[in-house]
Amino acid sequence: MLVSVDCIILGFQDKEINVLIVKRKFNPLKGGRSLMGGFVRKDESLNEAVARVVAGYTGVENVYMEQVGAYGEVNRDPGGRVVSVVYYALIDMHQFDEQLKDRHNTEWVNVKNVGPLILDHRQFLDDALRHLRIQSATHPVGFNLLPEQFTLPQLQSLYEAIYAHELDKRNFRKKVLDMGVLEKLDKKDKSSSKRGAFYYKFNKEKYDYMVKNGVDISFI
Amino acid sequence: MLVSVDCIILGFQDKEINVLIVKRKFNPLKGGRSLMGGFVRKDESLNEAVARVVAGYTGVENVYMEQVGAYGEVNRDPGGRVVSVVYYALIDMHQFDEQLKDRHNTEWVNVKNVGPLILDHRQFLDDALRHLRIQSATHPVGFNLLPEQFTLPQLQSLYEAIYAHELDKRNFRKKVLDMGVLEKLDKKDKSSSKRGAFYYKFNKEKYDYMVKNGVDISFI
DNA sequence: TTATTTAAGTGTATATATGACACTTCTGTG
DNA sequence: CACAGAAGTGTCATATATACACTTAAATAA
Repeated sequence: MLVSVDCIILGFQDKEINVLIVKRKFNPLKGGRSLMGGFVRKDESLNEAVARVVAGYTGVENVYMEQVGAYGEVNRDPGGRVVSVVYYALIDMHQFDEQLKDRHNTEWVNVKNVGPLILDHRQFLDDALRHLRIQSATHPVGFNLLPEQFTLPQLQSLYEAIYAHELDKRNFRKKVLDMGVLEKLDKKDKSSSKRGAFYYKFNKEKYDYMVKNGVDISFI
Repeated sequence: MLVSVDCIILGFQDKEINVLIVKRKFNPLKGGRSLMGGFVRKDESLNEAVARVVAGYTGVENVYMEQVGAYGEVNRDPGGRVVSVVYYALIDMHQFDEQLKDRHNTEWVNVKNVGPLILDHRQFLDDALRHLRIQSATHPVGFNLLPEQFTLPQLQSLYEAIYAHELDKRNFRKKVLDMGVLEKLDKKDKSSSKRGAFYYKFNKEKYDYMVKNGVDISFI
């Protein structure tokens, strides 16, 4: 039996969550739109296979990934019996290697406007996004979609994109700042306003310390 | 590459969550304690493989199952390269076929006192229980561990077992009754008190209707 | 028949969390 | 120096969660 991994590579830009899609130039399923996948080699773990695939398509190493699940219907792939293990990977789109876009014929698509995908890839994407929503409500996974330094308006629009609904600015800021895991920097991002918004960064050590000591944290 | 399913079969009895364990009579790993597993056949889906394994060890068909995840470290099984997909199954222990216990050399063990298990099965169990806790907080999965008719004290002790901490009787009853998905029957269980406790049953139709209409329900 | 025992069943008050809501401040540009 | 536009800030009302102790039903024993 063949085992493959399929990767939902997600990035965040212009207040939208985007997914990297391949437009297939060759058979099988030439012309179809597909997620990135690959067969798992005998000498690599599932995680290693995902890291290999993601690095190959994006140039990003040490990517943050979460497993969505294994899909094993008998006829899910007409090409043969393949069990697919689906992961999503969250990358900072600034680290994406643009040159690989042409080489592999990929494009970033807003998750709100993804058209049809081959096989059961649409299902994979929907399940991954559901998983991401659940995960980001209780774990600090969203930061993997942002640069190390980000502003609160950016962070808010990220959560608004993940949950597909707007949040109240004051309540949002109160909540994330009260958690005590954001570090305010003495520097502003002036790209989106004259006044500028202060940069923050996520303090992972503090977060881990709080989790270890049973402080329960919920994001949004 | 081989694909196997491993099943964490859980049951509830005497206020405790129990897991079915095999004491292996034959090699490989003779004498070890193990979860129920089996290789996925070419003509069956993952779910079908789990259903086959669970029915074989318990006699219970149409079992409720949830996938925990796929485990694919290269050397997780010294016998060869095997990707294992882990599921947990929740059964009503009254439906368990006791005859199969001797046939397969299995036993029910309180999850609080499970000793060492072979390979990475301990990890599987821990991950499954974590999954169960998360799942039962927001979905009515616990009922699969109870007979169709159950009392509120039973239901409460089930949740206490799942979360491994005690709950306030009044708050618990208020919460589950206010949800409006339990149907009170005109019948009492007198096995654990002179007064007897009323039987209830879970109204799945009502629950599904509420979910469909966006009423958000949280169990505990 | 009455007293005793044991678990089932019930309500309120307080604390905490959530959600709604509008104005001021900063700073670059015209 | 006025204007524009996004960043930043606090309070009050409501909903939810939590803490807490007595009464009731019914079998059994006296």
